[in-house]
Amino acid sequence: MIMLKLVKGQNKKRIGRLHTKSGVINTPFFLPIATKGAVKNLNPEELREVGAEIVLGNTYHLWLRPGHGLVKKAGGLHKFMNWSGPILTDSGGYQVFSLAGRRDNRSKVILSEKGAEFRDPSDGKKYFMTPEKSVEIQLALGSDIIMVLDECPPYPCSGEYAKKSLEMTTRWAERCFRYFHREVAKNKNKYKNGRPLLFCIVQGSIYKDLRLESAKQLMNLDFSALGGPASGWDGYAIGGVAVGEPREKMKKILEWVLPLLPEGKPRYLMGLGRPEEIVHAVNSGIDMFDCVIPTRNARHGSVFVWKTGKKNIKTKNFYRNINITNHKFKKDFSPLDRNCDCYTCRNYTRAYLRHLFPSANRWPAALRQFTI
RNA sequence: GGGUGGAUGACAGAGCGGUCAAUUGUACCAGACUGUAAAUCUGGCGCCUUCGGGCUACGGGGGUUCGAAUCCCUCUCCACCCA
Repeated sequence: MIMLKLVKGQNKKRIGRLHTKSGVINTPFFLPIATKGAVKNLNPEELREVGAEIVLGNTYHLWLRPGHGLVKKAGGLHKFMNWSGPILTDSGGYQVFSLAGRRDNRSKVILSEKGAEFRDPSDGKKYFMTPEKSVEIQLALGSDIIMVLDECPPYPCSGEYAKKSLEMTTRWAERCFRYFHREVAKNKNKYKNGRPLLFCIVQGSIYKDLRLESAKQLMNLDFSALGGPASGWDGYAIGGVAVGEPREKMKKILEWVLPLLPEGKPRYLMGLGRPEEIVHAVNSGIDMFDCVIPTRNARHGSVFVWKTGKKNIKTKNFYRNINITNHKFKKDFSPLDRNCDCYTCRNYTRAYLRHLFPSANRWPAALRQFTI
């Protein structure tokens, strides 16, 4: 079973094809985020037009609403959201981070070896997420790429805590692996035309020894004893790199971890990022990324435009950020970006796009396209 | 013609003797956003300022009071009711 076929490599940069049960994706690729089973503002046709080949759904959010049982009844997430391409589901590990440490008790997360106790922020109802539960939900959703449940420690984070955390993430990963392959084996018939892929997540905060330790632990599990193929994980993710740490640390982490990972398996940098971060990561040998920046920032009126007047990502500061809601664009009848040939830039002016904000509940096509 | 209730910052709308340059929402201005509790959040939003404060303001005018957006008189306009 070939998951990632490398087509071309230049320096550390990789170009390839990732095979999933719902189709092949060209790497490197970006995953637009569809947390609750929809990429905000875009329907599947528009998503494809924009070049998306895969989307990312979230286990935690879909568990709470509408529930994985309901999605399964609907025929799986693909059918439910009318997206036939591949779907990657995040495990809920990020929510361990993003919902933890909040002051209100209502949404507090309580962590233990067994799992994470969550509360639905909207009504306070308790939920207990475990590695097994996360995989169970992702399988029910019909995900193509399943992520292990991890703990994403915050930044700053002491070495002591990061070490304990990464060790638990390894044990959780082990449990995910065992549960996943048991379920896949139990349902051979269902997966005869291809099973979902299972990715582990390297943690270890900003510490070199811990990052290396995390990668080694995950790679050196006794996979056969855990009931899966000896080849182990279908892909490797690097997590905990977009939680407020200095930019340079992210580069270091890639430098440390990537050489350890097997060549023929996809590498996924979770939660990134800004344009220059993506460029750097691709050049370092990363195959996949996801981030809320394109969808969220655009929804908030923030746009990236080419800075130098040329599309040249090799220039140091190749883009700049503008806020389309700024008063200075009121009578600016030029396109959002002169050097862009996308639908929005071809057809609409800055003044017009500005005018459409913030009546967002009636956003017409011009804005919907622009906000990916 | 008679009666009643109103007029507050761009708009809506609180306040009903001092702690009011005036709650709040919207609009407006600026910023933030990295595996989405985010169509969210933060800050600003009368004028001037050496950032201590100063000035002008709650329909117009006049009064009462140490003190008025708040009480009284009057004018203007608006709404509703009766003829």
